[in-house]
Amino acid sequence: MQDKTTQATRQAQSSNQSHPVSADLIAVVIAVTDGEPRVLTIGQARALPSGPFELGHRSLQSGLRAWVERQTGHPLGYIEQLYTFADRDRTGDERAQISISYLGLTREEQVERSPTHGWRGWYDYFPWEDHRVGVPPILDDILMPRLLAWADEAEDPNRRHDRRQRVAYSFGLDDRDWNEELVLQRYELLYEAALVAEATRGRDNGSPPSIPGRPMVADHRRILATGIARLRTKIKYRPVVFELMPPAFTLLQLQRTVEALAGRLVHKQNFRRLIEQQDLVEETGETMSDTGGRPAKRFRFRQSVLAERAVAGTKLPVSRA
Amino acid sequence: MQDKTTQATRQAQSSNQSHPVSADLIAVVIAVTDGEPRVLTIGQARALPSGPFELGHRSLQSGLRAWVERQTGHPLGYIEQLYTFADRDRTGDERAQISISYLGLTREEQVERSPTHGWRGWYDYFPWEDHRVGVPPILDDILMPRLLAWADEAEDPNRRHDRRQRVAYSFGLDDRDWNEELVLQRYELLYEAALVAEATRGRDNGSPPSIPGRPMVADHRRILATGIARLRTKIKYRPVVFELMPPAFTLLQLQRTVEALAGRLVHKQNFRRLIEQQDLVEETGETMSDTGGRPAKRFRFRQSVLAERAVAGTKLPVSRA
DNA sequence: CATAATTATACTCACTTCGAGCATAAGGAT
DNA sequence: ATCCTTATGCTCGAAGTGAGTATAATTATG
Repeated sequence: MQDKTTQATRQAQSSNQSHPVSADLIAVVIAVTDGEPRVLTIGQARALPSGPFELGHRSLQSGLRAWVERQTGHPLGYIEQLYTFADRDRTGDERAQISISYLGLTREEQVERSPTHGWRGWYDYFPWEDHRVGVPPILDDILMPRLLAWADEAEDPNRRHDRRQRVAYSFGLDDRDWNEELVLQRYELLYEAALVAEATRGRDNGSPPSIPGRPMVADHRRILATGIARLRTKIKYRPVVFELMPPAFTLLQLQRTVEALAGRLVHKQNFRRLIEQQDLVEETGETMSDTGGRPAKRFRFRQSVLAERAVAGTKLPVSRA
Repeated sequence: MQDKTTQATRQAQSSNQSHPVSADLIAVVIAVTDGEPRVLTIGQARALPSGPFELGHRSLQSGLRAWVERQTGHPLGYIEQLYTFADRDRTGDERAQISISYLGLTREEQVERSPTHGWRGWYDYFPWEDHRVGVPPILDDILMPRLLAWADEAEDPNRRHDRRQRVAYSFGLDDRDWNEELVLQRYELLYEAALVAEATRGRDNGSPPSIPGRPMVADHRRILATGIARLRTKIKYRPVVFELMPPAFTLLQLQRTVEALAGRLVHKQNFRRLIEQQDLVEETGETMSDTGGRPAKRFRFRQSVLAERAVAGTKLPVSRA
């Protein structure tokens, strides 16, 4: 018995006997420019920056930074881990593939252009996610009818009910509100219903009816959906928006950034109240008078809040209008 | 240029050229028995169940389930990913080591005993985290003085201030409230201050002054801290507590479970109000009359809530008393 | 130069949420 | 019968939050 426990302990500590796998690092890097959230891409905007984790890398994070810099020239600031998953159905070799994805946030100014990589508005990939100017027509005209048809396709009545319920929940049907955080759930439903190009790839279904939303390589669009969902959730309880802002900004610029991310509008006065009463920002003293109208005070993020307390984010005072 | 993009795309799709790594799966499996949160351990309660990810595993999750079942005989129910990290300073071979950790929740009844594995109260590992019967004496008597001493040790005054601030924030000094979610931050501070056994392991500092909290192998205690933190956060916005409950329970039993996890007491009447107004449970019709007092109605979790809507969890109506 | 248009900013109001506490109900123990 | 203990119902006040009104300070326009 003593043998057994020590063996278990050793096994828990290191596992050199295990089969080798290869590990890929994948980055979802976000910036907001001109009121549009954008994602850093390579390969004709069809892939996320990524590369294998190598022995030379000091850590997963530094490996990721290295790859993104090598492929796009972009240094990364804030990054956080998204999700790790294993793929078996990749290439035929006898090695499992593990992918570790990260979310990175960077500032507007650092955006630049290039032929090999570039920034792409994330609503190009998820046109049904932008509700800032109302419900996108794509939803009512194309997606909802097809989703409901797909739900009704199921033989089993329980299954049919389950599908309808999931569609209703994810897309805010009936009396339910649209929940901007359910980006991944929506993408997966569309995938399941074969309403995104990635779902029919490899099968010979002929070309499926033209489907909105730019597809990506492998499961990169799913990873992007995961990143967007995480960001939309996180801005509500952590002050991460500021990673995307220039050093000084007006409250409206901040609001527009939040709206771009959330894909919905917020109530202006309440938004200001929220930001101010949480002491997230301080005035720089300057004002901005660009867009015609009363000049706005400029603010900067109070870096000290990060250390001071359990900071909340931007609670998104939603506007139903 | 066309070459460059295709190359980048190919690279993003698969990376067979990458150095092989080995991947370990590590499980933090939690149950609550007799009002105590417990974690499933192996190796004399010094290690978490874990094992290498192998080719035979259909997915990371199924690999994890297989290992936990093999090492402890325990089937897993609910599991979710915690974090992935890379270790270089393990054994000397030229292969990087990646660890993927998971949080698993299981029911009380499935708990059993064995010599090779077992359930251990998680406060054995983190005695400073249990505030149900007031602030643990260990904190005021031992940890806080040492932490503050450690903060003052720093040469650089900025560094000193930073350390003090982190201690104050993580441990709720001054006017700040104790935040039960900061389990990981607290453990890491204690580690940094060399107040946990793991921090001095391998160095020949002689034996450090006796330190509260049972240590674990490698970084398993840190992983456990991550799991506890995740769970304490998650019960507030998702109805995951029910994964830990028997099929039928009284509201007090539910409350005790939440309290066990959170490490703090909640206001009874408000707790009931919260659970009931969210329609999380429904009466079974039976009552329980065991602990002396008016018999309590028994409830069961309404499984349908999971599908119905964006369910909130247990908002923890804290009691300051 | 007066007026309109536009954005900034201050305040009010109704309603909900939430921490606390009081009060009553329904069992068992003595 | 009385007390102790837990269950359960209800109220109150403070704080938070969605919405809307009102005023201020600019630029654009006629």
